[in-house]
Amino acid sequence: MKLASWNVNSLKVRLPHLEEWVAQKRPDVLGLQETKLEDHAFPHAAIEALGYAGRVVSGQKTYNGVALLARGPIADVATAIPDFEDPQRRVIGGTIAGIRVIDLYVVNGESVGSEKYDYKLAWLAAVRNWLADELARHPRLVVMGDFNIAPDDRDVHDPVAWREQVLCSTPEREALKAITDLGLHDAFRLVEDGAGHYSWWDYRQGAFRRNHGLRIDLVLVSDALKRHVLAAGIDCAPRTWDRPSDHAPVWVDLDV
DNA sequence: ATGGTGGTGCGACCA
Repeated sequence: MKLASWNVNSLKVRLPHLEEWVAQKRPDVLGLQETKLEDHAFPHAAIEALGYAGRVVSGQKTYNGVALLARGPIADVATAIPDFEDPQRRVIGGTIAGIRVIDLYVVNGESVGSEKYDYKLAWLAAVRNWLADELARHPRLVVMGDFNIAPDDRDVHDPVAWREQVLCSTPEREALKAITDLGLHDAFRLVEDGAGHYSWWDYRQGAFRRNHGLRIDLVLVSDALKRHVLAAGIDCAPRTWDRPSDHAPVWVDLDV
């Protein structure tokens, strides 16, 4: 089973890229973030035509919005963090062929110390508690998405410039560690130790051309799935296409 | 350099 995550930054604009990328890579499960579409506007027919009979969405206008796609049915769908009031549509989960899959669009946080940053840390704490519960019920768990956190300095093009800045700050990294300490493993780091692999490049200042990126899009696999990881990676190609998302798709291949 | 680019949607906002 090949699973992928992609922040498309408007599914309406990026549908042609999604179609091209899916045709090339054929993921069995795909989690999308920043669809920026209300549920009634989701392009079900186009996505079904790509081979995704299973489609669950939690969208809103202009901001946020997530979707989870699968070849077959998606059961026990979750669209909210339990016991956490949140008007923003940032989470979707379901059970696909016996694997529990959670797709997250983590709060960006704007800047360290801002109101949005405090919301980010509270949101991450609530997600940690939710995932603890999910993991207890579903040992075979995958958590994917735009985490808006670079796990360590290997994931940052200029760690000095980014030191204690939003996406890299110690409290954010500790919040991510509180999640991975549940028994979830960054699939990319199971196959690659080195620095310089990124999944997001700012649209401004030619950041992609200069490879000024961060690795903030992750696929986490539970202890029970760790030994089933065949491969994992980041596909930078769509970032080179015309009118790209600022994020690249990330993926993991499991022998399940 | 208090900037820059892109999406939404037509004025700011969010990233």
